[in-house]
Amino acid sequence: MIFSKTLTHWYSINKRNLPWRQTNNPYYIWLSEIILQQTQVKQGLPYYEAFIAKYPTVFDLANANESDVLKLWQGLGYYSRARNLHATSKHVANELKGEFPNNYKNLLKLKGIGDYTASAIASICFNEVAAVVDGNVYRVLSRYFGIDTPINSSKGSKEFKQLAQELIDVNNPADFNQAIMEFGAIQCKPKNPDCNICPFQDSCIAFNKNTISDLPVKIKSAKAKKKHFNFLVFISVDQKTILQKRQGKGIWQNLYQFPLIETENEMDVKTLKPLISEHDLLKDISFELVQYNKDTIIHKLSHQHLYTKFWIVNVGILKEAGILIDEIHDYPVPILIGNFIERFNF
DNA sequence: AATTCGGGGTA
DNA sequence: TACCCAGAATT
Repeated sequence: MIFSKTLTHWYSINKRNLPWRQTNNPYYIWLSEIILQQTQVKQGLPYYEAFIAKYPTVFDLANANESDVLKLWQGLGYYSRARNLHATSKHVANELKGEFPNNYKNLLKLKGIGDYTASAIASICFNEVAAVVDGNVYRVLSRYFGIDTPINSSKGSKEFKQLAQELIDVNNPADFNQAIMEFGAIQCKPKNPDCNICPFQDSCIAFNKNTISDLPVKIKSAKAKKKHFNFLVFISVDQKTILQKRQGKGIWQNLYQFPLIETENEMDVKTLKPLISEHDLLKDISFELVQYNKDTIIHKLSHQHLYTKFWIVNVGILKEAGILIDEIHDYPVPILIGNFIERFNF
């Protein structure tokens, strides 16, 4: 097929020199693919370097504590990736003798590995003819073939997967997969793609119908909900504070935070003080309450906008054990908390 | 089939 | 602002 020939030729000339392209060791490829889910290369690169430096083998990762893995993941987001990464490393190390599955079907059974990642590892490490479909592939194929099926519909995901599987170079699935993603990432970009120097100009339907900016089609997601977060930053006379591990479902699972008071509306000292006076951590003791950030911090996530205030709570002795402020940097925290800790500098 | 998982970058 | 990113898991 001419498409794959043109594409892999473009790739041979234009590909970036990335560290995970120097190996086909499944551990490193797996690590890179998990890190790069919904994450741009530029953002994921330093995390990849940090992980292979600290955990050179799957056994090193399996022997780590989950909190240490989350700490290294801190700031990258989508923390279920880190939890699943750790769980899968234990499974591979302990049940599979350190050997990753060598095919799409069995890779797909591992936690945190879906259709895309199973295809990526199977093709790159084991030359299996399994086409990847990521955001880049949706964009390239929807434009080249002029397909307006919404990419985030079940019909769309099946349609594009089938198309990619028909196009893949059966003699070099690894390079084809990486080529189409690289092409989408650095040339067939979302905005202002480099159509003027594109080797597909003559045959690209969207270019010739002038519909590049309309493709791919995506169903819009719901708007983010507003939440009001009030973090209580305890400071005791013996230089302790309180961090709590987030349990259950929802964002930041298993990361740490200052005790959180979520409220319906924005709070000030007058409204918050009586409210928290009944809190388990403050009942029957005297405390001083000071608002740290004058302006509300608006932390924007995909589905939530967190209107956040940090409240300094000065007390004598904590009602529970707490942690030494000196050791606060050991705990994995959401970047919202991490930024506060840096700026506040205790 | 929809929603929920982060955080950083771009125009 | 709105949209995007080498998506997966849950509801």
